[in-house]
Amino acid sequence: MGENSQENKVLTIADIAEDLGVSKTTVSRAISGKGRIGSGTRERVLKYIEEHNYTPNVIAKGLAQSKTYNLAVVMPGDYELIDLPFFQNCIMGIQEIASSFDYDMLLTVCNNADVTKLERIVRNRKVDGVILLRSFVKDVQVEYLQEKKIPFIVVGTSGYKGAVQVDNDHRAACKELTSILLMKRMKKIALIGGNEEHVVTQSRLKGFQDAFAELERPIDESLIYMNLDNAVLLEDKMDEIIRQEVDCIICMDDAICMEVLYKLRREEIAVPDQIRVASFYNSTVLETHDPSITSLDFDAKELGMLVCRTLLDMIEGEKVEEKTLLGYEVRLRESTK
Amino acid sequence: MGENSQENKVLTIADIAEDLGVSKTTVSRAISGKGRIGSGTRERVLKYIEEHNYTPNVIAKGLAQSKTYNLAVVMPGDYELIDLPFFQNCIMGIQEIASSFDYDMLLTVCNNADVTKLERIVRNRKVDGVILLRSFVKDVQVEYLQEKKIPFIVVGTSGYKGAVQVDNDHRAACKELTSILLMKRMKKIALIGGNEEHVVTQSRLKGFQDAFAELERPIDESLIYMNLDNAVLLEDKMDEIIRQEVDCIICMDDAICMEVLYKLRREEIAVPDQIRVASFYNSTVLETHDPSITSLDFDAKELGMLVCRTLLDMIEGEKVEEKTLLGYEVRLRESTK
DNA sequence: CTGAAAGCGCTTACAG
DNA sequence: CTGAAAGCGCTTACAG
Repeated sequence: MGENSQENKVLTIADIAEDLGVSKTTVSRAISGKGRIGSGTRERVLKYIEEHNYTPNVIAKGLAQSKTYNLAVVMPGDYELIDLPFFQNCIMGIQEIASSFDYDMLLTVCNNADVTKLERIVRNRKVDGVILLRSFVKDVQVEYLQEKKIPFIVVGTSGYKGAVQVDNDHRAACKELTSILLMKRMKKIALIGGNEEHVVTQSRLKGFQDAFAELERPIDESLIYMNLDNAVLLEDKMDEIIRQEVDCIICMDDAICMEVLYKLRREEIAVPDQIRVASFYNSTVLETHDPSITSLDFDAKELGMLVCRTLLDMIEGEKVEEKTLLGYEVRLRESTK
Repeated sequence: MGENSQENKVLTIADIAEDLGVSKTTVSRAISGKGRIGSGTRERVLKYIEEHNYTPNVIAKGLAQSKTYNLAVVMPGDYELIDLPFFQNCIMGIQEIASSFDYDMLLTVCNNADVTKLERIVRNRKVDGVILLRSFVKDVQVEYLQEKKIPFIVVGTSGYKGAVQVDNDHRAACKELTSILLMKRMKKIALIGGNEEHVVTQSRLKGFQDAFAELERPIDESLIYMNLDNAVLLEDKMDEIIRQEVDCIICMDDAICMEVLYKLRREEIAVPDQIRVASFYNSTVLETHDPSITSLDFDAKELGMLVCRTLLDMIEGEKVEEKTLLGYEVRLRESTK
């Protein structure tokens, strides 16, 4: 409370050095642990810091080291509502790892066509690396980052040579689920897919095809419907699918699956009695649905954690795997009984 | 391609000054527009910058100005899935304004009880201000930020003196919706509320009470149920509510509303024929539900934009309104026919 | 083991 | 109107 009290002044390394009668260099070394320093001196500095509640200015540190201790996370702007939990969980995973390494997460929402926001962040040197939450067949964000030589990582699978990727093993998962359904004696299986420009759509399709190939069953191409990520288009095609009297409908994602279920209810077609339904993705929505829906289960938070850890390794200049695949689980539920 | 080519070197203000034969001061002034400078000189500098694609290092600029050009957005960790779109839209609004002022958004997910993540960001001086996406009756985040004197703003209503708040006018909106239902001759209206610790829950309750008071109708306290943000508890109470043969159920948020609808369907109670249902919040889920559900509509993106603009004003040291309320719309749909 | 000094890339009084 | 110089708060060769 004294008039000359400096209790509100923010401590700097220089203040500490002065108070302790050592150089700033020494203080810096005590904190970072780098460089030789007497253990007695180190203790003294550390004790002082502890008592006075000093925390380094990360911005200044970053400037001196040409680092920012920030990561950019690019979230797609055109997500489906139902995909939000995936992104959210992934982000929670990223954040958990990032903050444990004293990194922060700068979030930006971008459409694939639009690199301007990403560009701003990169040009302003606000981040040390970038995480792309969605991958495109033609991906201008990847192209931009490769050109700028910024460390980055793609959540999902990317066709770009050299792009580091971490993904759930959609192909294997979709293959396994399809195989199970085939072995349950379903013969006419329709596949309803979303946006073909998303790499994940391609992977899921391949998994589906793999299952048929392995069991040496012919695929009826006329039962494969793509680009039905729009409710109106889907509605039309559903009439066609229903007319074909399929055993089972596999939906490539939960948004599509919800639409399909909605349509079937309106048409008073019973699941699973008249038709079976499964989804190549999983959200709690499907789990609590009545009947509960067979689907694939991926751990988005774990994915986020791995992604972040890998990116930090890259920033440190370590070599990392170009592609890592994570496991999955098949959840068989009432809809395919 | 020449061996001495510096095409990959990142330009600094010093390079420009040297090339142009002026001082760094002059270059800085040309860029910032601050301080007197000859218009000819300014033009030359600006032209050079344009041609050579120079962008300032925001980190260095920040260090010199003691600014970061970052905002922290604190998202609650215990959100309901159904609330995600609100947060997401709000974040989109924040981002849109922030980036137009060359600010970036640092996202962190925190529970109310846990200030450590927020603390890390503040101690590391990573941001110039903070946006809290949820408000609590007892709010340790607000307490921390007030103590540290960091500019911050609360999305929602806060009881803390001096905390700047931007909110939808939940109270007026809930009052209006309740009034409409009362005037539609509903007599026994049950109210099902969520977590009482959330300030928004209190506001909604007040709006409900306001409507009764204005029409001089007595409130039946036994029809007000709070803290039913848990599906199991809700299930129990729903049996009780159904037994009381109410006309109408108002749900305080969409998560609760979905559970209520689910329960009514299982019990084969028809909406709106046997019972009417309305929600004090709105998501697309309710809109596409069959029957469509009467609810309140708020514009989360607009809210985010206003919040961000206000925070930036505060950071600039401008005086701002302590509390701003945004409009709403009542969406009357089939469920209250 | 320790320190003086230069540097990271900007800004901003102060003096011409 | 313009510039030399100090400063923002750190780090890091280099020299003792």
